[in-house]
Amino acid sequence: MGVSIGKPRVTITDTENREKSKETFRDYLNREGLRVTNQRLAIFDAAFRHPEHFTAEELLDQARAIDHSVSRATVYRTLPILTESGLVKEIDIGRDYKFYLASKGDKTEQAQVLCLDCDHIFEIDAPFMEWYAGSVSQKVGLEPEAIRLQVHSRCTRLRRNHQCEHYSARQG
Amino acid sequence: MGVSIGKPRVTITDTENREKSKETFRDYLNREGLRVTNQRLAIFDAAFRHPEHFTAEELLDQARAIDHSVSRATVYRTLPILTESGLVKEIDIGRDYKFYLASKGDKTEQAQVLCLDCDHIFEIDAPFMEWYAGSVSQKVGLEPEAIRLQVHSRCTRLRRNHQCEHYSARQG
DNA sequence: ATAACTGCAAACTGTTTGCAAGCGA
DNA sequence: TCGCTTGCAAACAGTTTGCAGTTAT
Repeated sequence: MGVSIGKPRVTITDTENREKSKETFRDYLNREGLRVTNQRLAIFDAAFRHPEHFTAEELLDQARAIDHSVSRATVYRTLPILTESGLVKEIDIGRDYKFYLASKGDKTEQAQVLCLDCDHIFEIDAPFMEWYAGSVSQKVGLEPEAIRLQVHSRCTRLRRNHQCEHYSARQG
Repeated sequence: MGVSIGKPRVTITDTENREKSKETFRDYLNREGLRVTNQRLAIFDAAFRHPEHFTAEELLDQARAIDHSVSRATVYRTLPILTESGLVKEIDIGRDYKFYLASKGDKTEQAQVLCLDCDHIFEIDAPFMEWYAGSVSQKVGLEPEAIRLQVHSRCTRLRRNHQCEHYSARQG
């Protein structure tokens, strides 16, 4: 897999993934009778160049850097297409805005660990979650369809050293 | 425990719980130098008379039935007091409004199973969750502080019979 | 050609806040 | 009395939507 937890590597597989995903995107648009527009492609590219989680507003900025004509409305109208095609994952961590993440072709369910100190979101493979959700659902006679496990945490390193790589990154 | 999963019973313990909790509320207000007002008490009562999850708007309605003078602003200003005192649990399931639930003195962590068909929220004891969150957090060197496990599910009964008790209840 | 798509700005929704009046300690 | 609390209405933030013009197919 192109990405390990400790040190996200930008390898050739990220570019490959982007190209393959763009093809998927085109196919999806055609299949749904939707048009392939410059704006949609710019938004797609912006999303897949983001190595981490991004907000709608950040996506707008990046997309505009690619195609100046992209508007906020189009970003908001395109995001559902991207999520429904499975290319982008929508992540709601209980803030008043949502986060998004370009899919890296993850097979397993993932949990989010949210650092309350540096605001970083870690995506963690959590294969066990699926089984657990099933067993918990069964208790009330339901069939699981989507799972969401989020752990809000504190960064011990940051508290001790008043610094950690993600915190520093955010502050610029 | 006063409540089991399959059939929530309204027993004497619910009333007892409310009275005990109201004392806790008064104590909390005093300790924090906050005033015991009619509006705050009405909002407290409204919350603890709700047997299930409720929204801020529903709480406002119920509180107004007790004290007509309660305003929306006061409800929104009182909810943080109730959650910070631990008497009411705030639940964010990714809708554009939050849910709240009067605490029944639950000790263990609870997961939510959300029925996408009838909109019902089941609270399920999930003692295992805590351990799991810890192990997942540790992977990235963080210390868990709060956990959130939500399973979005489909009601098999409803799909088969086009009916289930919670769905019927919602439709009135 | 024509229906899908776009940008703009206004609308929307749940929640928060500034202010002057009210009221608990 | 004092200042915490209140109701009101306006503000707020992220997102959605109506519309008239644009563009992919």
